[in-house]
Amino acid sequence: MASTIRDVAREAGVSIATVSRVFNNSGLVHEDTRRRIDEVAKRLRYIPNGAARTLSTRRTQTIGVVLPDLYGEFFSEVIRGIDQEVQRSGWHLLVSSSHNDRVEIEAALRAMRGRVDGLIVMSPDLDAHELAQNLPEMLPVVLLNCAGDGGVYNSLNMDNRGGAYAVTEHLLRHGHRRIGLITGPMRNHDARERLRGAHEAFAAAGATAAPELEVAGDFSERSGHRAALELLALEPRPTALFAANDSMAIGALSALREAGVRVPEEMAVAGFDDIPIARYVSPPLTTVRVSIPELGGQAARRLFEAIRDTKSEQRHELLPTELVVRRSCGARPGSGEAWCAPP
Amino acid sequence: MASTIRDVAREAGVSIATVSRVFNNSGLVHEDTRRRIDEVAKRLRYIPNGAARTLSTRRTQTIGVVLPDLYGEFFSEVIRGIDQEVQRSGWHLLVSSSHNDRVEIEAALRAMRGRVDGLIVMSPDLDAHELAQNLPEMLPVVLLNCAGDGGVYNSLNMDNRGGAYAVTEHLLRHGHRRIGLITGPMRNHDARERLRGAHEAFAAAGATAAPELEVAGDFSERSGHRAALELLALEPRPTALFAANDSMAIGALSALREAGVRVPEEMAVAGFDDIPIARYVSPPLTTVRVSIPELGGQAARRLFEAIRDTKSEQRHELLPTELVVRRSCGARPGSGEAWCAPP
DNA sequence: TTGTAGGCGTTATCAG
DNA sequence: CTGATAACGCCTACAA
Repeated sequence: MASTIRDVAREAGVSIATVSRVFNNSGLVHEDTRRRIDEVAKRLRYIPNGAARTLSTRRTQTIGVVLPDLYGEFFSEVIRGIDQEVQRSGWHLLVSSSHNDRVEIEAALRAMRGRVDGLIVMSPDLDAHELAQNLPEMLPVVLLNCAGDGGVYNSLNMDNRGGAYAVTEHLLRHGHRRIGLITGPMRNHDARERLRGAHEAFAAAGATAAPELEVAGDFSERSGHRAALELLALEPRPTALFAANDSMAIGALSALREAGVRVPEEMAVAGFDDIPIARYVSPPLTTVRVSIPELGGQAARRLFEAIRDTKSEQRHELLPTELVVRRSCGARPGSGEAWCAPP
Repeated sequence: MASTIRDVAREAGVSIATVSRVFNNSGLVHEDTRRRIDEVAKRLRYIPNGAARTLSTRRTQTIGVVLPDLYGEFFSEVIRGIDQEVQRSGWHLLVSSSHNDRVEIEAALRAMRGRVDGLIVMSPDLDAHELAQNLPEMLPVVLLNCAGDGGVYNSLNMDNRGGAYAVTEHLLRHGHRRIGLITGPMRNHDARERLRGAHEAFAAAGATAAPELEVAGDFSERSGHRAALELLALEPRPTALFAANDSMAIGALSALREAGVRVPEEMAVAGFDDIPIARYVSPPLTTVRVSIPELGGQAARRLFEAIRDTKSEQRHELLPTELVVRRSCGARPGSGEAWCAPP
């Protein structure tokens, strides 16, 4: 049996109220008494019971994270960023992931009720408003990379449009006119925004998007592979490929290699995310960098603010991205406006 | 304010005890009363308060996971496996990750106290016994991929030795005698075991390990790149490279490409883990597959058993691995004894 | 089949 | 500075 506040009080010859004060640095306690209590507590290995504390204070010191079924390293890195902030504050992290549809997300949300002081929700396939009814009332929430601008909730998105715009503009500037787009699944918000960014770059350059040059993938290597073959069969063939994430770009690279198409001489290729492997494939991949841990960290910090100050205004923030030019797009890395990855 | 059991009781014209019975399917309740209570509860959106429940039952319905700072997708996939099992049982997952040393792990362990009914701990750099004193007493624990056999705790490891043995034997059988080993960090248990498996294969083939053919990496692409260059400079040069994980193998591939060394003609290459990209690099990577989600899932199932039956014997289990032959090692995929990945 | 009442371990409010 | 004591919301004998 773990010892309770009562054991400590008895052993130290004080009331439980005083022990409580010591453990919460609340109220004044005589230095001697404090020392005595500290000592007894250590000897008895006393640790306050979290449940009792929660029951009495209505605070859990825990934040909840609800995530969809994420592909690749995204999940790890988001959690890494969140966890770091959370630990720094001595809080805890309740995680629920791998939700594939709205029903599951809603169930997860319900399950979090009463167990967390705030929520980070990520559901790139769902509109924020659809979640509204199911979010526990009065609970601070940060929407991470959700569709919409977050509406009445705090929201944080990475700048998908800006990043896609930058890559596309880069390709256009280097003379490419027929650019094949390997898109993500259209129900996914990131995928839609990245496509939109590309379209805007086309428009700004006076070019127009050709529907036959857009092939949908699902963010997996395999789908990138397949899409590249499809685009390769077109007549005339595109001279550049922009995949909505690096995994698909890498799948495309492997397809091009098998087809004997040289990159970047015969076909420029670019991706999105700058996953670690991107610089180690052949040729190294031009892409858009976004710091996922930072995305998580910023979400956590925002949530803490919202918890601390419940009346604070909702905020909608955008995490900037960065074009990373490597060899796969044919431009000389380091040339022009683009940022160049260290070797 | 969320409604309490008392609100439901009043509204339904019964005592709180009866409402409690309904929500715990315990004791007999008249069908009519049950229906009435269910209905009222739904209308009031009543959800039992977890803290109160925990306080009175001493059960949290939560399992804790303590993980080190994991590289790449490993973390995601382990959690995916655990989370799936946990959700299936309607339990919760308290996560604490990114711990770099013993002090941090111990702090995390302490913080879990009283908040979880069981613990999955992963710390490939630490010996199980070192953790012993810091584990909350009497709490069911499963050690995941920890050094040692787990000792007095349940343990689950992937068959690192067996996998490494299989790759190495495969290379030896195809005529390679000078095999360069790119090892993981030696403080890491997986890394040590994989090296040991390779050594055992050497021994079984009557070959001996040459120290100059072993270069230490840290599981990152970059370190694999560097190690490959180092091995390439040897005279005579090795004819094959076995990296202790795929990331390093991919780094090595990029180094070989830059050096103009053809794979597999001039140098066979193999990795370990079978990460998704492994089959999309050039040439596709021969490696060892291990299902990480399954590793997590099995750990969770074992933990649930241990929680259900506190007196159950501690068990030490091994998750099998599987050799995946692709082009990078020069053997014809599908030939011989090896398992061949579908296209 | 249902109700009563004590207890789970803390915090917080009031008196002293 | 310190001590009683009433919540907090729920579970569970024990009674009825």
